[in-house]
Amino acid sequence: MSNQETSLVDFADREKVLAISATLFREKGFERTSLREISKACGMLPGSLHYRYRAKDDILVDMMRLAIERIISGIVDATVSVDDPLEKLRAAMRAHVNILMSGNDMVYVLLFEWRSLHGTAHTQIMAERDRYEHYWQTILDTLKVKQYIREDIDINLIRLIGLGAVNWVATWYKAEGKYSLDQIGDAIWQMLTRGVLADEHHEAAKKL
Amino acid sequence: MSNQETSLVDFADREKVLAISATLFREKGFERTSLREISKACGMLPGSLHYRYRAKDDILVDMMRLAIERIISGIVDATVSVDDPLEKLRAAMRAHVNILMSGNDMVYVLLFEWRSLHGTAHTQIMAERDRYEHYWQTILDTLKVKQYIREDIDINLIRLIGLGAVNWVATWYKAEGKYSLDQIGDAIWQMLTRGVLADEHHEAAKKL
DNA sequence: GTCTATACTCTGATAGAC
DNA sequence: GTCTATCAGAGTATAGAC
Repeated sequence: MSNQETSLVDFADREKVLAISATLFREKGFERTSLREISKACGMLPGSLHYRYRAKDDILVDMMRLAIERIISGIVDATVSVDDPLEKLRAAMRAHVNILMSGNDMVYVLLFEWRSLHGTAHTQIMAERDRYEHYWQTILDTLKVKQYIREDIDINLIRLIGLGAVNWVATWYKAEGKYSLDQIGDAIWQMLTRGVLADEHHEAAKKL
Repeated sequence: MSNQETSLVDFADREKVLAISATLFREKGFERTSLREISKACGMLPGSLHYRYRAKDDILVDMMRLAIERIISGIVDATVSVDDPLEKLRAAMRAHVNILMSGNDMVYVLLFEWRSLHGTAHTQIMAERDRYEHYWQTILDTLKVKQYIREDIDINLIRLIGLGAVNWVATWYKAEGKYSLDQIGDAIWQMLTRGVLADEHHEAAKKL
């Protein structure tokens, strides 16, 4: 465990190593994946892997750093050109679900394996995760300011609840299932915004 | 690893051992908790712990069995005497959040440590988790049948999304935070049912 | 930069005296 | 039922030849 103030990692096949490790971490979990497995899957020997990362923890930290970059730029790309605030939120949800579930195991690891981080690495990564959540907050802020959202609603709670619904998708989504990722993103968006009640009960519920 | 068809476990201090183990698993994760730690925390030596559970996995499996019993009976207790279907859903959400976050680490372990299960134990526990989700499904079914829920909504998705929001609370809830567990449960319930849009936008959103 | 070989620690699991 | 003592193996990490 060498939690030195981890500086930037730089070597030729960094992304390849991280991508392969991420797949293993996702399938088996960080603790249940050995360095021998990782190096074997990368086509190198443990010594060579050690040349890149002095400690196993460092792989995880570097992976999470990259994952945060990826998810942030993914969401920004998907939303930056959308003007309507409600559609912007929808685009963000779709993008988040898609990035989490298809193509990028690092993001999954970021969201589900943070308990494996020790010491300073933990606080550092958590701070970067906050940076991501902050972007969501700006989207929701706009909705609030433009009075799309009811006065009595705390948008911090919306963010936490919305991200919960969205992240949990990773525990139940099946590629061969009934719904596409976009459909799932839309469903969460719809529920969050419109709710699920039929009109007459929606009116009645306001009085509760 | 002795994943024999694990039969009922029975010894005097079973619950004490499981409760202590659950706290450790919650704090550090299953893999990062050693049998030596567990036995020490239980005030016994590794040999004595081994007398109760032949393998580490067996502790986890037995814990999850008990956790499922607890969460099911907790939700049933909280909802069985509530007649109004919407209030029943609200009571269930409150109960789930409360059980998950206060007093029962086993339930947390059940929800977040299932990836540590191997082989037949995995499928068995998953089957029992389905039993729990099925109870939610009956609550939602009633809402649908009584036409509280719009025709175009799939209640399977509601269940998955709702449970996601509720379970994810475990990753961000702080006891000293702004909201009580009941308030959080209510907020999720409200969002799921009513949505968060202001009235004029709610009307407009129907056309999307 | 990459490999071989290995050091050292800790793990889960066990055997057997009491 | 509980303890002591120990096993075999896996884990991370390292040293040093090439």
